[in-house]
Amino acid sequence: MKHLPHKTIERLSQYRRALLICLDKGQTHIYSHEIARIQHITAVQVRRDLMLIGYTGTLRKGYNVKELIDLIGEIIDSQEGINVAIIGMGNLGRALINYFSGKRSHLKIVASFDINPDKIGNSMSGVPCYSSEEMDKVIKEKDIRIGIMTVPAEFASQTTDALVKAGIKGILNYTPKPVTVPKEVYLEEYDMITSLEKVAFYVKLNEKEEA
Amino acid sequence: MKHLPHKTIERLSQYRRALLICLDKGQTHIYSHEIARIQHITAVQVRRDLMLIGYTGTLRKGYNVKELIDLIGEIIDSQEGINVAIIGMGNLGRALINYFSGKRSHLKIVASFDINPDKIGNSMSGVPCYSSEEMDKVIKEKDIRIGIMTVPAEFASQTTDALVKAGIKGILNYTPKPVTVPKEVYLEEYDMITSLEKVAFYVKLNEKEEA
DNA sequence: CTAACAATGTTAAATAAATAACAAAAAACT
DNA sequence: AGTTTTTTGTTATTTATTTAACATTGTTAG
Repeated sequence: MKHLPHKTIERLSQYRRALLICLDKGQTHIYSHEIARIQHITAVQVRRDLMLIGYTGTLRKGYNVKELIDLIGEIIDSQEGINVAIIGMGNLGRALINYFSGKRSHLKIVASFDINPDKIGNSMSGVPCYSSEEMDKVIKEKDIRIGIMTVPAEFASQTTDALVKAGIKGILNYTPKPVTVPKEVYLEEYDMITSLEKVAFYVKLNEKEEA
Repeated sequence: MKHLPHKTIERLSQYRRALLICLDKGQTHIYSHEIARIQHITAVQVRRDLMLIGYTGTLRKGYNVKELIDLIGEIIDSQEGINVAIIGMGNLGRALINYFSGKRSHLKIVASFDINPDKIGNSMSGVPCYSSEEMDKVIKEKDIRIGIMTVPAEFASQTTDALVKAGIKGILNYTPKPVTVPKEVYLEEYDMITSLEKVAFYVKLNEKEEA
């Protein structure tokens, strides 16, 4: 397998989550068009994605749910699991910890960081909160590879620099401030305001078209 | 102007935010490559986006910051402003309200909803929290056009149906559960787990390539 | 037993987006 | 004045992604 499109990677993650729900319900097989309907995409796209990862279903029976979940895991997960830290225990940081708690996953949130003394030393859903000053030490000690930045925008740059210096391999930046990393660090940025403005734009467009 | 690419819409929103910061600093003009550097894209892409919206800069002086901000506003904002509601006042809902408070914007968060009686009746950053049962009424009364869903996954579908029934025009779904809306409603879905798994995948890929 | 059907898997075409190439013109320098 | 530089604006090309077309093959129904 050579290069999976970025979009395919995202969809595989989503397929898996949908499949896990099917598995819990006791469903053993699923058709491409069933997966497609859940994700609001076409069955062709599903089949194409699965072709790219080399999975073969059964004609007229569809795909084996369990097998497919495992294969997707082989593709997108790392064998050993990856430790993750959340930097900034504001509302967003706490939201993320809640999202993840309970979900068995190869991604483990093993630490959080903040500068607020009231938060440092506490735990949330089993995730201890450390002082930001200890970031370098804790990241190295716990072999944390991914950092999720949920700090206020004004701390985005310095936090990024500290993470990079500590040897982080990937950053998910939820601050509205774009940051810069060396090319060996994978960076994903997401900005909620942009998403909302985009929705507003298309809402406006729809209204204009109706008129 | 015919069809602006989706990606251009997103970038325009981001350009504007960067430009607002420049304006605050008193900067009157900006070059395409300066905008590009902030957003980690190429200057060509910036110029192309601006070409698409029909904005013309000044040779060797760059773009007029104020003018460009205003033009982007004309393109992506609606004249009257749009009212927004947040459904689900958990950590994520509160994070969004904080994000937006203070930001003068044509998008106004005018209501939030929850089922927790302790939250109903309170206000946060000036945003009152109503009972989810009042959703239909409040959305109509306040002319709310966009709903941001930050409810637990298991409530995603029913919340969506309620929003659609109340006449919402756009939904930003932050639950990990994909939902379905009629085609006249614009839907944007974002899933934090997918983003994190994507980062993990590329981190793994980088590590393999190094080896 | 054969025809119709319903599903997968793959190649081909179309669309969307990013990048490259380059023309034009104001400013700066000699 | 002429040349170089810098920056914009536009067209052309390339790359990425989605969609369409269609071949294939178990399965079911007559």
